[in-house]
Amino acid sequence: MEKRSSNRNRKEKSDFFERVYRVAAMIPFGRVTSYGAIAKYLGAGRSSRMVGWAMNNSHRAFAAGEKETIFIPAHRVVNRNGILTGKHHFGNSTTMQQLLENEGAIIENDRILNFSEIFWNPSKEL
DNA sequence: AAGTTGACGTAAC
DNA sequence: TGTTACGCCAACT
Repeated sequence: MEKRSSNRNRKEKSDFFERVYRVAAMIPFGRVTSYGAIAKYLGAGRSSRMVGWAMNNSHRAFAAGEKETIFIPAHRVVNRNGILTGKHHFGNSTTMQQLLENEGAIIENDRILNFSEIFWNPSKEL
């Protein structure tokens, strides 16, 4: 029995993060999803926070076994309200919004108006 | 080493 | 309908 919790046992990186990266990378162009949706797809349930954390580390994300960094379209991942909660992590607060608008999303006041239209559910469509 | 925080979400009040 | 509390697990201090 090995300790899989506590103390970063990054022996092979957490399965969670690994999956999060993959799912996030699968988000189609012009579509968006939520942290919860990804967490749910992973069977994480409520651990949607980890998804966000994974994104935070996505800048140095490595897939298990892969030696190349994966581009994580973090701008396509928003909270369940369709609000760009992580916009502040893109360096410039406008970057995330601009990227999404460039993909056809309609954003106003940091919120995706057509969120329900472009929402991409991994559990459903994957 | 232990406690706190964190790109969230759901339930309860 | 807005706010408060809690859970989840890893990273950070």
